[in-house]
Amino acid sequence: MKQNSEIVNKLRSSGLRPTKQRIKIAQFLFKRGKTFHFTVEKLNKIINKKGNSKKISLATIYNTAEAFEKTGYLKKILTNNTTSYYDTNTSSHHHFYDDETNELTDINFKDIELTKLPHAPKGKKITGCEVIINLKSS
Amino acid sequence: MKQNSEIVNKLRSSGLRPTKQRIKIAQFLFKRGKTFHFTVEKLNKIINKKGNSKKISLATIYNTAEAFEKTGYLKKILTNNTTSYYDTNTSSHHHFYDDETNELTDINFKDIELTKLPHAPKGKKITGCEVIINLKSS
DNA sequence: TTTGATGCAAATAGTTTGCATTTCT
DNA sequence: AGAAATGCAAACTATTTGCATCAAA
Repeated sequence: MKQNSEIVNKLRSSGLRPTKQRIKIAQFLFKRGKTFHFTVEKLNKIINKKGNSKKISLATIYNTAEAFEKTGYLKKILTNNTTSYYDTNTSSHHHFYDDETNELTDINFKDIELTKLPHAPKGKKITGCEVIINLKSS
Repeated sequence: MKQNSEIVNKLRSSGLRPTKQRIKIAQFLFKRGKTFHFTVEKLNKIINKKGNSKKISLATIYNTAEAFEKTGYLKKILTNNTTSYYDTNTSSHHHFYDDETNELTDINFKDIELTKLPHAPKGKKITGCEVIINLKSS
């Protein structure tokens, strides 16, 4: 498990003040294996599950997720949904999205081959590329 | 320009009653070239722009977009955004999404090559595949 | 001590729903 | 007439914002 100081350094190194709330959320998100998909509501429920002494406000969880996204610690995942999904795995990989259950799962990067990409339109640059494969029960 | 009767038949053929509102919206969407990207709000503004005699309610525009999506006349496009985008081009093709302007543009299908796809997890089948390339100004 | 973050509540954006009314068949 | 669609407003969900308070530098 990640040391507190490791997290503090991580936050500091990207210009984020290591507040209690950010540390708690970062510990939860980044001390685990690389793949965790969540919505803010889901993260909120987990972080503030009963028994946890001090609650973190929903707005702070929104802010923190956004801050972590801006600094590259989280990635937003595309869906058809009106809810935002985040992924702790920020390396290039793609997803299955089950339209019936709204569940996201990773696609192993070697199972997909994108051999040709367009170049960006004039004056633009490419900041990301994502493949979503939609599923339903067969 | 498409004849009214053509639209009426199209609607009828997919079990949608050809109401005035659906005809008007369908005419607007399908009488044009294949590629039109829109949000419901945008479609609402266009359809109900001033000078248009009878307004169509926003709820009906939502319902109609959903109905057209269900019957396959429209496709929902994935974005980072919490707003739903539709595309009149329902054939398989991919998009650029400009995160700064929220504008979608088509990617020419020959500019992208997806040479390997994963197989669906057990009990699921693949219903779609979409590539989104994010842009920002360079 | 000042700059930035938090927490709460209110505001907003996008979408859905309930129900009376209207339109299609 | 009967079934389905519309329109409006209210409800709802996800998210953002304003501002007073609080914590980190």
